[in-house]
Amino acid sequence: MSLLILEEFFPYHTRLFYRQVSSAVTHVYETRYGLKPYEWRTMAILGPDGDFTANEIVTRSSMDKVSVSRAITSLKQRKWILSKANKHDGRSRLIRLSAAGKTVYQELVPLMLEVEQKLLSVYTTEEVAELRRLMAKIADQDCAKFVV
Amino acid sequence: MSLLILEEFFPYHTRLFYRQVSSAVTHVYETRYGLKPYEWRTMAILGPDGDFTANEIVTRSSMDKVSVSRAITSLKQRKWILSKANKHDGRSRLIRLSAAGKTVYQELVPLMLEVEQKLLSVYTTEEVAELRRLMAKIADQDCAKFVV
DNA sequence: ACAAATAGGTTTCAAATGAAACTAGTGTTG
DNA sequence: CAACACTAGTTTCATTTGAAACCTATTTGT
Repeated sequence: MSLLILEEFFPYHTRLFYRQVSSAVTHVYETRYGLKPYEWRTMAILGPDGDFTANEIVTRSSMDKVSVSRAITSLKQRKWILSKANKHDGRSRLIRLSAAGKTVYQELVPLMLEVEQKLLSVYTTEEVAELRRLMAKIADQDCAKFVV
Repeated sequence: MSLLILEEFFPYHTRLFYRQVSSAVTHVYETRYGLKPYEWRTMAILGPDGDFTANEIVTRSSMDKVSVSRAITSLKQRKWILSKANKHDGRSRLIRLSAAGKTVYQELVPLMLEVEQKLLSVYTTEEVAELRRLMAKIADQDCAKFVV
């Protein structure tokens, strides 16, 4: 006769924690610039000087390639990114922020760092370090390890 | 000239951590019983003896009412839950697991607890307590606190 | 050098999601 | 006891999402 109390179930806590963090963050770029999560992350990866292929964005952001492809398409439509041929590989193109995209990036990044600070303000410096360490401990494992 | 390194951004870590936890958990009920997250959570809330309205499930699970409504519909089709009139309120019905639903629950719960244990096995007992405490510290805040 | 296999990106399709509109029962107020 | 506002739950609709199929360029094997 086993019983599972959802309110005590670790994955359930994880979900509530994640939702709080992610909604705080999303709210900023969503309301200010109408950016979707994948678009924001793509811009964040590119940064002011980036010159990356779609594939490099995928690797660095842990997003899937379909989402990155769509983010690139829509950021290109907004003229926030530019792309040029990749002379080393004709299948891909090198992408970077346009001047307009850099302006958005420069306005948005301080706000994103501010919301990060607000989230972390509930912790002491040691707690932040400890929380990061503990999260990494699960995130860095091979997921096969947890298969039941 | 601000710069944001996604790889050091706290919300990004949170997302990787959450994905790992949630994919481990989802994998179990998904592959074994073809349950969707909302269906599993509904069953988890009901438990062997539950007798709840949809609204009570919403409150206890932090899911939204649309998802709960759909989970109830599909669990009813599978005949894993039963519902009866709520004599105190004609708008809602009282829901509980059927005999078949209880069987699934009894098979699934030990597996879910096992995957929870596997996830937590990377930590010491003190680390588990500390991680839960730290996650709750953000999860329990009013989200307005984090608005930028 | 040329077929076959592979890798980078995009498109298609079906499923998941949530906001808002909707239906129906309950409670409140004059 | 109507008229109104409100709550429980469902449906509709538009958006988000990802797996699989797809196209094109590159690499590999012979």
